[in-house]
Amino acid sequence: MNKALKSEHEKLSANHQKLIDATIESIAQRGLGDTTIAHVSSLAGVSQGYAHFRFKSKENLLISSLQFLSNEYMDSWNKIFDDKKLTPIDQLINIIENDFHPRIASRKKIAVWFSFYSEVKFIPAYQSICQDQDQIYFEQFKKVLSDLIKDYNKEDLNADEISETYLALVDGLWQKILFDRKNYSNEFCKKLIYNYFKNIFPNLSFKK
Amino acid sequence: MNKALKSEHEKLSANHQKLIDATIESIAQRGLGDTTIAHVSSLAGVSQGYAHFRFKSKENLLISSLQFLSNEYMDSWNKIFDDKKLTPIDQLINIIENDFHPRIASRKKIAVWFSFYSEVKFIPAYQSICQDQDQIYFEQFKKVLSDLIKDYNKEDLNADEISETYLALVDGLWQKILFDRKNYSNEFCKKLIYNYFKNIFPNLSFKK
Amino acid sequence: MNKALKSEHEKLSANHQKLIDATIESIAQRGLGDTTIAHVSSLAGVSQGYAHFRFKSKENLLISSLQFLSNEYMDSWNKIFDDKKLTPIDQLINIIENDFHPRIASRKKIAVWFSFYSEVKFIPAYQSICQDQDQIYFEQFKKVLSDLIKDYNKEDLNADEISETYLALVDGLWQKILFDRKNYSNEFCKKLIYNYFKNIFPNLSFKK
Amino acid sequence: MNKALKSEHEKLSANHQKLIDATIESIAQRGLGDTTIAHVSSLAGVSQGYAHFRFKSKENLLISSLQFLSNEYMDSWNKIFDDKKLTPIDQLINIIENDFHPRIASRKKIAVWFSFYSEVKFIPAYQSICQDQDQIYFEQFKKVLSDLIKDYNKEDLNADEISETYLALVDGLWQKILFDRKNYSNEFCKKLIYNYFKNIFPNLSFKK
DNA sequence: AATGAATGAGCTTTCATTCAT
DNA sequence: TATGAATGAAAGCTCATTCAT
Repeated sequence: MNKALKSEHEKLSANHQKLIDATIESIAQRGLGDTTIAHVSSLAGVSQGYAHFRFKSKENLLISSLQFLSNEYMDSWNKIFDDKKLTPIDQLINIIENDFHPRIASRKKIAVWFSFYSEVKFIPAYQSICQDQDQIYFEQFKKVLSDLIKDYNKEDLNADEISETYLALVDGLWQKILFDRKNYSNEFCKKLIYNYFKNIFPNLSFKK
Repeated sequence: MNKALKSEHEKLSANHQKLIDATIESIAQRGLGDTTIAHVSSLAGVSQGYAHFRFKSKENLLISSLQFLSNEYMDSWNKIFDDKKLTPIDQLINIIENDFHPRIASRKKIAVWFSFYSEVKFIPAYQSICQDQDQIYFEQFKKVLSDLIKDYNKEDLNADEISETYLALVDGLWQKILFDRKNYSNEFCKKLIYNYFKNIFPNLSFKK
Repeated sequence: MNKALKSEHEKLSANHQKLIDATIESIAQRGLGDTTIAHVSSLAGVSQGYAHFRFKSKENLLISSLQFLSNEYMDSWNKIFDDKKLTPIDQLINIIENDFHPRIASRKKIAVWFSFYSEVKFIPAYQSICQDQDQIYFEQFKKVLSDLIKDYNKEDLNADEISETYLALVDGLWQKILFDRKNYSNEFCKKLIYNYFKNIFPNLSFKK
Repeated sequence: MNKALKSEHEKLSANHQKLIDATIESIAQRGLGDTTIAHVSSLAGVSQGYAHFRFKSKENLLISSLQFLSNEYMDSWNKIFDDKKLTPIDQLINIIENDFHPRIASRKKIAVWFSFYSEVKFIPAYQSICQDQDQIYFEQFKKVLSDLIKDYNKEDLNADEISETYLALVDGLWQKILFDRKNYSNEFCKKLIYNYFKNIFPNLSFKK
């Protein structure tokens, strides 16, 4: 790829990304119901026609925004397992830290996730984008937990159920962050999660 | 009130409730964004003009529907505390049973709750219905938990944090029910919740 | 139907018909390409939204206009055969007179017919509306012609082929009327048609 | 013109013709209304920008395409009169054979002609291409017919009216081909035309 | 009390056209 | 010569709302 082509491509990607960022921004600012192509385009600094030209339809722009968040999350998740030498306990800590990292669990981004949860018509789109990934996260989380259970001789614990509980808890806490109730800082969420695991593994230290 | 007037009033109320039921049905079927007065009226079997005449505006119909759901939940919640002789442990059990009772935690109603949740930040009326109530539930739940902690001499437990965790967990599990992932029957959800509390109160029996 | 309801219905039909008339008018005035809902609504004196409310889509409004013309033609055609005592020659004359009657073969209405001929996407719609009718016209015309052939002992003539020729000729002449070339008055068209039949039935008098 | 320039010019012409062919293809496939520069360019295998660069405007591309069809027909027509020794009867036969030759009277090209026909009234450029040519064909056809009438001593026949009838009949039959009604093969059309002339000139042989 | 025809503001979408490269 | 990203005007369409009945 020569320089001119590369710069061309970067410009292309830039506007594509600008529109996705603007969509996320708009959903967070005014909700899905009042998010219009006109507003998104204006936020992105491109013409309304261009947004359509680029994404074919409003629905596709929304779905692309979900896809972006999904990819972003997947990347951050995979990074955790890049380091093969991590102990199960450190893996667990890294997962929790990642799930409530401001880049992942910002109100802006959570707003988009919940927009997809809130409109039944998006459920098929959500499933086609996230279902397989969600299954992978579940399996990998269960693996971490199983290792931890083995390491600490707590074989009476059910890795499956604890994993389900953790994943549900993350979603529930994200929702509290979105609603912006008192105390629901990301730090507070992590504290609740750590407390949950401290109860399960009383002898474990979750010091980072 | 004479008989004629009463029957008149009942008819009035009947149409009122028909429209609210139809609104909930519509939101569950097609989402908030695609819920139109035309569709709701048609589901309710009344004219579009009448829906307006009765609720003044679409927003007011939506608010009334949310209020209805909120009242329904509140009624079921309050019933738990009607019996003054219940022990804290039975109160906790009743809360959990109620939160995952099919009448409360049906996919239809969960879909509607999530629809409103996602707009809560932008519509003050939703905020006062959802969040103010949430605060009340939080306080009452914390009271139950505090009693439990005291009864079982577990004063090192933090009622505040456990309450937050419980409420987050309920929302997280409701979402799993909505998205219909494997295993997420209401019974399975309750099992996860009970496991959570068994870990916190190891000596406690959660037999109903 | 009481008076109020009837007047209501007439008003309804009136606007429906106004829009169809306006569509025909617009196609004749500016062609299919420049016929917009905005212009049609304005011609009809109703709002743009109403045109959509009434006809669901632009395409459906266009198709409804074709349907109207098709019905109108069918009615005029059927009237010819109401009188059971007509001789074949009078039936033939009546068919020709009808096909070039100003109410049927006006440039305004021909413009609509040709709009449907001109857009391949309308061919399915045309066929579903007109195909069966066209077959009926063909059969009935052939019957008239067969009677005529029998009456005048011209059994060597092929009723089938003459009927096809007649129907093609009508369409071809309608097109000439539409293009408004010199001499193509409806009277001139009829003269050409009569000449065609005089050649086939030299001893026949086509005096009305 | 040197070799390089010539090849350059051929490439230029090639793209020019590709776009015209694609335009005709597109109109036949989806109609004039749904023919877009984007689709035409894509069919032609060139960029959208290039189509504009080459034809300045969409209207000009359409006009050029109509002009191409018109020239093609004119060329085929003129070839008939190249041979100065043809008898009038052979000229007539050649005209008929040409008008229903598959290269001229294919459904694809008929569809395109009808698309332009329907807009002829509104676009002066179409008018000058279609209607002015039509006048020439009419005059030349009348000349052939007049010669035929003279040769066969049928001076009571009206060359003018027969010519008009023939031209109308061709258009009417083309339309039947377009709509693909039963029996309307090009051969069947020719048979109907020949029958028409056999009736007018009973002693004539139309053997090719 | 209840209807439903009619409105119009505002949305999504389309597409010929432009222009920097 | 040829590209394709980007524009913006104008189209089709939706829908809460109004209002005469």
